[in-house]
Amino acid sequence: MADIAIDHRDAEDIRRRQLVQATIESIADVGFAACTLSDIAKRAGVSPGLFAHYFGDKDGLLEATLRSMAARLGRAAAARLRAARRPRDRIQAIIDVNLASEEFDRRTSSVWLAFWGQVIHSARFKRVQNIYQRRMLSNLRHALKQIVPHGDAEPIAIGISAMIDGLWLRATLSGDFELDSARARA
Amino acid sequence: MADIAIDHRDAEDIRRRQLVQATIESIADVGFAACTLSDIAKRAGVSPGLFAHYFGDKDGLLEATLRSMAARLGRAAAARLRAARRPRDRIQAIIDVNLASEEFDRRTSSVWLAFWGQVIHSARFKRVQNIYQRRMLSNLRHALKQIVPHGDAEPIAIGISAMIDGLWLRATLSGDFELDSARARA
DNA sequence: TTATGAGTTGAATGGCCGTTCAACATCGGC
DNA sequence: GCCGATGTTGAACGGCCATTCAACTCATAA
Repeated sequence: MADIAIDHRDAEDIRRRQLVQATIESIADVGFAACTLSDIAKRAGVSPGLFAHYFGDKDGLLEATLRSMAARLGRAAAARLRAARRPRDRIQAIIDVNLASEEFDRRTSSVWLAFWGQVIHSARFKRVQNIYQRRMLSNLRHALKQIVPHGDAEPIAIGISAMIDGLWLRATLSGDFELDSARARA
Repeated sequence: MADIAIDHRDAEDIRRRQLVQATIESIADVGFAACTLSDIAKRAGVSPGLFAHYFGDKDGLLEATLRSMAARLGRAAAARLRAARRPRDRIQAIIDVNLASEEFDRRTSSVWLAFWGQVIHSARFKRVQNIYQRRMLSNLRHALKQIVPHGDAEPIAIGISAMIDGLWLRATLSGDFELDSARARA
């Protein structure tokens, strides 16, 4: 009985992931405006009606998608931070994970950008984005406090994260993937 | 006769500007997804049918809106650059104009962000964005070549513009307007 | 074999979108 | 005072959207 319950959980989770993945692909391909449930359903090979069962409504699906992307980035960051001991390495780890080609590819980037355009107008999205943002800033600040005077940590942390976002945004908008990340280390 | 023709031009222009302004306000208020012609029409105090007359279709209106915002920023930059003689001042002028509170307010920022989410999926938007982007980079590069070794100008220009975008993006997303622009000068 | 129920379907529904267009207002030239 | 052009209206239209739900599938339990 317990096994069955766990199996159901697993099956549900797999399905959810599949639907979220199809959503990411849809947004990446056609953009936020043209992303419809029918389109996502076609990509996932399911019926449009299924989304109601797993996510309630479209907004729920989108929130789950944003959460999934934030969680993925969070896991990647945690893994890299675990391997970095010195404060300097931890800062570098945060920079690297945000500009890693894996999180940085055209598809993923365009989806982040699409969500950001909506973040201001959706309390649900804003909440998710704030959580991720705060954690990154906090990680940076903590590492910085060990190698610079305390008063300097905050503004430098803001500067670094701004640099990350800027390079990332620039690369996404202009469409060419340079290795500017190396330059961010100056 | 010539006078009448000019009057018509002026009247058309005023109307166009009014409609574009209403579009900006609508996107700023409700976001790209919820921005409809009916909503814009209500804000402008006109009938929804009027947009067809002035812009053909909704896409034409949106392109005109993006063009208008880019032109506004371009004019502001040109004005500041005209007043700056030394290369150092010209670089500062470019930074300042992009982070000026006037272009930087919540409304305008959110509209830029909304458009950027769509830029990847619209050739029309991409064209407008590229023009503005190239000009800013070119201005930076030109000024930089006069105060740093030639080979360094390009990467530094990219770094500065990334920093501008990043600070701007960060402020827009987090909703508080700090004077980090001062820090960008480090 | 049959009954059960979770998982899934896809056609139907109602609503709102962008677009169209015949009709209407406004007004300077005759 | 009439006319034609210019500018504008707003109801009508077709289409596509998210959402709903009765019906279906198919393992598994009895």
